[in-house]
Amino acid sequence: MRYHGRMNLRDRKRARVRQALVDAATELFERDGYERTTVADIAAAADIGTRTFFSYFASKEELLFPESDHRVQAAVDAIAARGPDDSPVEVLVRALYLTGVDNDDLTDRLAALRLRLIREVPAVRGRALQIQLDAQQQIAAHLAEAFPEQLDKVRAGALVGAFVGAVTGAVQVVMEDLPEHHDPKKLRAVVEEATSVALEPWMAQRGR
Amino acid sequence: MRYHGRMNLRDRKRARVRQALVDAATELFERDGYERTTVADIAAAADIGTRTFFSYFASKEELLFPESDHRVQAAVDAIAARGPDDSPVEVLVRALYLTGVDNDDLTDRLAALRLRLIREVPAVRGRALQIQLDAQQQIAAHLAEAFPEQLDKVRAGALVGAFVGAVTGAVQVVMEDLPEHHDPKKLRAVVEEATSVALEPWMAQRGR
DNA sequence: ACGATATCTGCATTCAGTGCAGAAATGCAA
DNA sequence: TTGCATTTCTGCACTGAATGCAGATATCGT
Repeated sequence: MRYHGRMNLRDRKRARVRQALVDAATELFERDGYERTTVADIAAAADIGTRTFFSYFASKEELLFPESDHRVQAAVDAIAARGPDDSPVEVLVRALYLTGVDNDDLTDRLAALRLRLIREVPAVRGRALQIQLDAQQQIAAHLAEAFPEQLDKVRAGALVGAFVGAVTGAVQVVMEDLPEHHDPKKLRAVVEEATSVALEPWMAQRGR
Repeated sequence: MRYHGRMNLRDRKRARVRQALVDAATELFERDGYERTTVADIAAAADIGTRTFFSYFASKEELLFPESDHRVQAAVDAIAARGPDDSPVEVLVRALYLTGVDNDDLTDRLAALRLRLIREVPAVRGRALQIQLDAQQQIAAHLAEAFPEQLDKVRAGALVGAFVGAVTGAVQVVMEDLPEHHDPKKLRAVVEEATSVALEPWMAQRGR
């Protein structure tokens, strides 16, 4: 899962410290809560200077989204790997399903924590939404490029926005009257159910 | 446009100060930029203590969204005022078109400033997205309530999310291309295109 | 081993935001 | 109007995120 393979000592060290920061933060956020954990605490737990923290992550929130580029890249790859007869909608569905949109691998600890903090901490939610919008834009750009005759840039933006918006809107609803359920299996099932409901109107059209 | 009509002296004064804060901030943000304007500057310009600022607005960003409740309320009212034969989609379109979604009255100064800062300042964008998501949830809840047989809560969330997401996504695209050119006609056309992209799949379901 | 270069770290600083307690203003009743 | 209760304002002290800077440290390539 991690690629410390062939790099500089420098880069390997850096990756190790980075991971240590994420781990430490996960631990501390779970134990003491997001707000009551300071950047200084996290840095100390990973045994680096407080100042140095900010050369790894631009802000405290960033710590919760360590591989956001990675996911976008996966979606972009999925678009690039389209078949000759695929419609934009089909490709988009596949790209977003594979990469999870915002229904993550709910199995791992950080993802679960992140999901909880997105609900509870405004600053985290704000950052998550920014990242989402950013990802949308990139995906839309690639989709438009992949289907030049069928989509201009504006329509691509609208289409991707509609998809992601629908899923987000539906998931939001099922999440809010779901208590503190930390059962990841159940959560995942609920999210997937909401996703398929959200995308249902498009699925009917597959033939067009 | 403003209701300083019949109130306590206390409340009138409070409203006046609040407005003074918004005005002062608008002025200062335009002149010096958002980041380089401190809360202390704004408070001083409105002639109140720095500490007091935070009893009017919970944060510096909040200053840029003074009537966000108002807009949601308008949408909710529009839903309540539905006709007997309206479909959910029709009502939603009317509710959001009337109230502007996020294609504001580009006429007034604060709205224009806000739009610019949403693009330029991450913190502001984050807050804007939060407010938007919040509004979506409320509208979806009311829509589901207004059409109990045709929409469950999850589907309502998806529908509203698709609509708002599409418009946001499309507008985003045109905004990044044309730097400052806020041609209202063009924008209107984009919004309509996004609307049709987002809602077309839902139209088939009208009968259901 | 050595110099060039990148990274780390402490220090000082700015600024947003909060809690508190006393001062000031307002509302209300007589 | 006066007096009293309640709300609001304000300064003060404090926390914590984030940034700039400059000197110490570590790594790289040779």
